[in-house]
Amino acid sequence: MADIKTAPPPSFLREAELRQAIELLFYAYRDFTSDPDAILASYHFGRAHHRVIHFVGRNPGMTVSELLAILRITKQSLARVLGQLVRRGFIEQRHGQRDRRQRLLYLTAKGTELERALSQPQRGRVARAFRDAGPEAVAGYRKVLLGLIEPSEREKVLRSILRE
Amino acid sequence: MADIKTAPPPSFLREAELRQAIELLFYAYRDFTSDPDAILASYHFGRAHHRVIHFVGRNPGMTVSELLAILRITKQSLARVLGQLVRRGFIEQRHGQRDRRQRLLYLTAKGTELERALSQPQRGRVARAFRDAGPEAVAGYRKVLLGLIEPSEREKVLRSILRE
DNA sequence: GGAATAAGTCAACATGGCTGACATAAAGAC
DNA sequence: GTCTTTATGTCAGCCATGTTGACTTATTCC
Repeated sequence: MADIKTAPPPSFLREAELRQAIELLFYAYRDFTSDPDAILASYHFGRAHHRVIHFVGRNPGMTVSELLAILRITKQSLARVLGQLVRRGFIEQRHGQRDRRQRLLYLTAKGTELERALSQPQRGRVARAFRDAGPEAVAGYRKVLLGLIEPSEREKVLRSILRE
Repeated sequence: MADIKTAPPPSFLREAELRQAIELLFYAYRDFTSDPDAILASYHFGRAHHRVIHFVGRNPGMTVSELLAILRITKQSLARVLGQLVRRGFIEQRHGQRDRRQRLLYLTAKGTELERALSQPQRGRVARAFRDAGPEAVAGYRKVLLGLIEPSEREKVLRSILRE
């Protein structure tokens, strides 16, 4: 306990660095999410529809409750976009066989096709960024983003993401 | 041109990795942006107000046009939140001296105080993630996020971010 | 058989985007 | 010195997407 002075934070934890990191996240997310807007607009869909299509595509057979937990919205909000997607034939609902109260969600062929079209420019953007940054930078990106996720959610997210 | 076969992409560019990167961005942004919600709600403000306060705080004396370009919204949308912030004394507008048509934007003392309160949990979250991930991961995070930004915007963003 | 759960639905409202039309003041062009 | 352009503000209405609250239906669990 000889040295009671608080050491200054290492440079990568200084306030300016943190602020820069925050702004980078804003700009990257802003540009990343705008990629599919033109396609969505041509279907008269919005970003909310895209999120639903994305997660149902990634988790075929997921329940409505699971989707709600991921999106962090109310079932009334979800009902609007999900209903449109079902009525227009992009998503199909089947009864669970274990639990017939559940409605398991699946993309139809049409839904899968739209999902591919929507994600294509985003995958391209990420691929370019990854290629330019190199594999070590990519590892760092993943590590930091995972650390930004609410700790209590981290396990669940990891399991969901890593499932092939 | 002996080998005409296309080589498989290196593992960090495979489709599954790209998808994981996309989902990480979604989850991290979701949790990151929810931090200041409780504070905002206590002022009857929303995330739109936070964005304005953040960027005016970061760029004192910026013009309305510059703010519009960063936020990518219309002036009518901005007018709603900006008007409230000005009327309630969080942001101050001064005439430009070079160009008196411009309204230069500044946080008031009250605005600065709110900005600190709003950003505090976010800075904490980023600081923890950075500390846990280490400086090399942080460098990678920055590299990749910068690469995700629209190339034509990258210079401008960098200049804006790095300005102290 | 009754309580709890998964999902759906209706209504009303808030936030924060949008377009279009128009006003004002100042700057810049000639 | 007028004319055009630019920076900003404002009104009106619409749309997308979030919220709360109340209620229903079907099914499962105890």
